[in-house]
Amino acid sequence: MKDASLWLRLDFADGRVGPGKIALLEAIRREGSISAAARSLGMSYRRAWELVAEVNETFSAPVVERITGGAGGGGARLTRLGEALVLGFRDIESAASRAAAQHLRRLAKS
Amino acid sequence: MKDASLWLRLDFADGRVGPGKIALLEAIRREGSISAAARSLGMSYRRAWELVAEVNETFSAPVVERITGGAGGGGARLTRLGEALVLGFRDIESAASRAAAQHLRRLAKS
DNA sequence: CAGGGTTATGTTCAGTTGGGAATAACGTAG
DNA sequence: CTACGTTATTCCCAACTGAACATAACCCTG
Repeated sequence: MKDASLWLRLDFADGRVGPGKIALLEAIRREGSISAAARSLGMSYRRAWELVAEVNETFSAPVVERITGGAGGGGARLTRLGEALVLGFRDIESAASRAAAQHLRRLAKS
Repeated sequence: MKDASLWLRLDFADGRVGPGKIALLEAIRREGSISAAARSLGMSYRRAWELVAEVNETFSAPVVERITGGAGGGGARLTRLGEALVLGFRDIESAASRAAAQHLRRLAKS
């Protein structure tokens, strides 16, 4: 048995957020639009749009702000809450991995 | 936004183990057979059997030992590795939750 | 040597999931 | 007022998932 990695998800009352949605949010922040983010991740625009809709409905305030029409056709960007969510998730992820590391190593020796 | 809970899964080279399979292993340990464990969890025997097969193939040694035929028709029980896997997972889970607790509270205030 | 409860598998079916394509709406730049 | 790239949404379809049902195979007990 090789080494194991940790995969985690946050369960809120109205939805769940895991590495997939977080990666999408990061891609949106980086690319400036849902469609560019989807392309960047090799994901269909439809799928990306659905994920954004889900994560937006998970919280009382929107996580991704969308702009329709305009200069480049529009775009999307993270709200303050969206930034906090991404940072918080990555923090939790690394804290959990650090806390689990020794257990994982011990388990990996079995 | 209410409080959030942590959900985690261990990714090994040849398979993944999350709360579902761990709960099944615990039920098998408690009930003494795959079918009784499945009933106890309201799961189909077919499904439980598949999960056991998966988790067994995830490691080089079996996690669940099966006995076909015999007194009560047979049964199943955890191997030493199975016990270690259950204990290890629960340890990792609580360590991760503990490590993430403050981050979760901070995020929950957003 | 038949009974019984379990392991071990196959088959079928409904529901879900995600992809792909198509189309409308949008609004600023030119 | 046209062009453009994006958001927003619908429809159809393939793949996957798990449930439900149906049998073998197994082997100790009585």
